[in-house]
Amino acid sequence: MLPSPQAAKAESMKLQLQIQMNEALYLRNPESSELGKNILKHSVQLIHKAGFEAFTFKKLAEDIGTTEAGIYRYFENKHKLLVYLAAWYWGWVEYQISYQTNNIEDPAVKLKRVIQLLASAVEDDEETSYINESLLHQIIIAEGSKAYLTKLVEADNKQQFFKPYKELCAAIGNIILECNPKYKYPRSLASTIIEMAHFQTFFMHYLPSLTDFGKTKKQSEIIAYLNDLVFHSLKKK
Amino acid sequence: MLPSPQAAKAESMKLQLQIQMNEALYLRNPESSELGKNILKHSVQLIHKAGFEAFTFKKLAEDIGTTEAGIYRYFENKHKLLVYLAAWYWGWVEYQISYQTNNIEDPAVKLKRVIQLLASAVEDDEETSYINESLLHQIIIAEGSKAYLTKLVEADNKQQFFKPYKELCAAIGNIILECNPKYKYPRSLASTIIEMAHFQTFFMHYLPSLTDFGKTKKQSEIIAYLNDLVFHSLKKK
DNA sequence: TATTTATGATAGCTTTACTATTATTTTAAA
DNA sequence: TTTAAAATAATAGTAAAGCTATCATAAATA
Repeated sequence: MLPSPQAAKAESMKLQLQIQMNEALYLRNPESSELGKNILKHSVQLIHKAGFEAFTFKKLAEDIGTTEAGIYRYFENKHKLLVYLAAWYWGWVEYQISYQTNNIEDPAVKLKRVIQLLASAVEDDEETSYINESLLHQIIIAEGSKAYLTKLVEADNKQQFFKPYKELCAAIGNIILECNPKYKYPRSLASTIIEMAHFQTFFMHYLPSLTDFGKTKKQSEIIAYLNDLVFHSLKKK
Repeated sequence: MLPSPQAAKAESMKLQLQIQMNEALYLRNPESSELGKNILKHSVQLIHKAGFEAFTFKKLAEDIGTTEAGIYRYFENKHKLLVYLAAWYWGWVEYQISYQTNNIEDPAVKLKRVIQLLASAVEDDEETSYINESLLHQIIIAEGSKAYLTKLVEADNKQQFFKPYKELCAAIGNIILECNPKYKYPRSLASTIIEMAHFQTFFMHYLPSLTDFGKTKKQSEIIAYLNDLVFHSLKKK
């Protein structure tokens, strides 16, 4: 049995991905009922559409066709819901990485794959789950840092809410060390890759003069930049 | 006459730094009155203490000893105030950089100075202004990205609210090009340095396992990491 | 069939985010 | 110095956000 992200079979032979979630993130497990799944599904859509600041449980309830109080039975507040979605995302990304780099021997090729995964627009896995991964990816780019950039970081961190992010970071850090065991900053480089894959994407779209990709607006350029950055650092003398 | 950040003499021979602010950021210029200056001063303190989410104009008014309506005469809402503070900060940083790298010939030394400035805890300039630069620096680390991570980015960007950030980024990009005129990603590397100087600091304090500095928690290590990252990228073959 | 459990419907309360009105004070022009 | 203009304080009020509580009903389970 694998820890955290694990794949399990669902009815009708569909491969259903199950991300193991921290129970302290919710009041009632949203994956355990239709309403819960609807909360996840519609919150992704609504946050994507309205932005996290304008997103409210009332609007979400209207979208779903339930009541505000109904949502509150699942999540304490919208911050917890965002942290839940972020944790789900990090878990999902780590699964994608371990899955997609499974057979790759060369750690440098592995790391390139990781960079590509992080900086690429995700296609929705359609049948995989009630969560639209493509929208979620975009949400995390624009709203993800708000999950930890609060006065609650320390408390949330004590409750392990950011464990999936840390595990992802550790996993990437290990690939980095495989590339160059003497490299001194594997974790920081990993978090830099992750954050910059997202921020450079955001900047390219909305504040292009903070990047060098404003003209073409191609994600392939962000990937090229990150590869350049990372492999110059890891090059052995 | 220099554009944007300029130094001007104040009464009693004190050197008073004047950051040129975008007029669309405020309703009434906060630098033009005592109340306005108090709004800036106390908002920095209150955001630092309570965090941006819990920060309200009502609490700010109580702190200052004025009324909520009084604050609204200066700023449309707390988002605009945050953008104002961020713009002030970027302007101030650009001034610091141009001032502190003024006599340096070697662009590599210049760039090192820039990295040091961005990743260092700022000491408050005390007499310089009603804004506590040290607190503001900490605010920007924790809240700064919220200035642009909103559904308003495009509108705000059209109104040039992020010009100081862009100018800073361009200035650092130019130093990068002085180091290596063939480097392909000067802007993106500049925004990476800026963001990572802040994020790695935040992570080191609150989510240390996302970094390699958790044990010592020394900013000098962040500086060393960023130097390593940047100069490996800029090294000429 | 009885009973637990989840949901829906409704109400209500506090805080946030904001606007408007009038009185009063300060500043600056005549 | 008077007078008018501008800024501030005091107060009130509204709509929405953020949350809790209650009770009836429907669905799942024992």
